[in-house]
Amino acid sequence: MSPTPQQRRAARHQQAGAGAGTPAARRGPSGGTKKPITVEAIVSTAFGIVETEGYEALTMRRVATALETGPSSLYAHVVNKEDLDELLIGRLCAAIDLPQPDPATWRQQIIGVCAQLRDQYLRYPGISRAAFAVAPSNLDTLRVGEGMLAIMLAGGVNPRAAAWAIDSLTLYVNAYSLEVSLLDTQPAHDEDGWVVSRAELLRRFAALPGTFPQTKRYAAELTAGTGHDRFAFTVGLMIDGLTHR
Amino acid sequence: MSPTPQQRRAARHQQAGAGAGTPAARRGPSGGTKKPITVEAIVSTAFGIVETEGYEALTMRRVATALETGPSSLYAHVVNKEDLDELLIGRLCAAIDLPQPDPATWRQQIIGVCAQLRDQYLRYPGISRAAFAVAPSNLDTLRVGEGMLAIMLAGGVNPRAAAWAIDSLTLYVNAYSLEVSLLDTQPAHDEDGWVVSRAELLRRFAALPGTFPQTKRYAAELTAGTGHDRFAFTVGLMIDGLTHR
DNA sequence: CTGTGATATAGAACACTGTTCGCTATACTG
DNA sequence: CAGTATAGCGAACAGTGTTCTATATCACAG
Repeated sequence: MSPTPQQRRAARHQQAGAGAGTPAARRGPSGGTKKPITVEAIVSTAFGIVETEGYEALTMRRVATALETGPSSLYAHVVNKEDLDELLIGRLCAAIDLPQPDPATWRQQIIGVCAQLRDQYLRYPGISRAAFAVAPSNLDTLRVGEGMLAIMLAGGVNPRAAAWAIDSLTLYVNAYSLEVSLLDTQPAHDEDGWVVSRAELLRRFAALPGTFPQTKRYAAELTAGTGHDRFAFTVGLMIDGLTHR
Repeated sequence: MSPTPQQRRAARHQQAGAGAGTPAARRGPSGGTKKPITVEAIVSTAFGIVETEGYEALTMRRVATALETGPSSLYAHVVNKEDLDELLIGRLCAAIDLPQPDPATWRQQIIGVCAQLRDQYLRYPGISRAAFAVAPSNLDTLRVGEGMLAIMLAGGVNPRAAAWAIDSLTLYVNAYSLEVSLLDTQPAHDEDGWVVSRAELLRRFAALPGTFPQTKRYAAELTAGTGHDRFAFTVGLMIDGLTHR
């Protein structure tokens, strides 16, 4: 008997759902003419959709039609959409490379892991929104946490501070990725729509009333954010604060 | 002629939409028997719904029925749901008290503003999700940014560092509030559902395989998060890192 | 070789969501 | 009093996640 989606999901949270057994490999009404629907196939096509059309476009129906089937067919392999989200985040975290802890370069190692997470998130725009809902007992996300914890402990950081800083860092990486995704998904519909470009934002800051003196004066600094400078700044900020205590 | 919702929204982004004119105060088919629907009424009832049932429950229909009308009636005062979200975040930010910058206590002042934001967000569970989507040209959110910028500049922080740090702080406050809301909205459905209590989380960490040595060893530190300790820790971390450079 | 039961696959439907179209009944203007 | 602008609102559209029920195929027992 192949595991039900519920059991599979439980295993992802260490709840060791009963017997696994053989995959069984039965075929449905379509016979062997079509590829069978598997969890892997669902996750793969889901990633494809998010990569090309963004997380907003990821619906059960969209995945189903991409697999040339109906929405209900997915529910034999996936508990619900939340489960699919968790699978995506899990596979994304599984792709993170965790270096062997090195006390000499632990700061760079942490930054490297954060940058990996960021790049993975940005590769699939908007997917970090799903990361907020993933429970902390998920094995894949826990693996990344374990890796970062090991690096920080090797660096001599106090355990409690390390634990909390990891939490903060992942939270910030999620939020940063989400914001960036939201901004460059909407392609600057200037005409009567918002978001706009940096130049337009500068113009608006300049046009602010007198109650915004600092914002007007330092508009250049406020809007300066080429590339991932802000990201590196903040991560560095937290790590530096971590060492000075 | 009273301003259309589009003009009202434009004004919120300084685009100074044409003539304001008198409110007009016309009455519809229901005559004077019922309170007229206003933007204020919509926002108020929306806040009430979010406060008692969470952001997930905030739908146009829910607001409409609370106002004893149909969904379409709202669209005369609000552009769309995104607009309503922005109104909510705007009013929330407008309630933030910004202290007169004091170079002696600027750190505490920043922490105070962040705590205010956090408490407002947590008072309306899940509403911080809407904050991610609000454009940076919104006047109400800009006001908070201006206040924090003034405080940091008074504290002698480098303008560019201050601008970026404010960005990071607000992003973190949003993310933290969202996570906390998500966690305690779902009231620990232990039986075959996730989330669970701290005790259960500790048990699961203890039951982890040997590939998670640090997580198992420091399970106590990882799960220790009474109250807003983690919040204060992270905000302090960033501010400290800000001063040591 | 035939019958039976398990099971992966679908189709249709339900209860929702945000949003728009077109009508009605009102209140102000000339 | 006539005319018109307009706030309100019912119904409908195109979506969403999810579930119920039926079907078509397979592996296996006899």
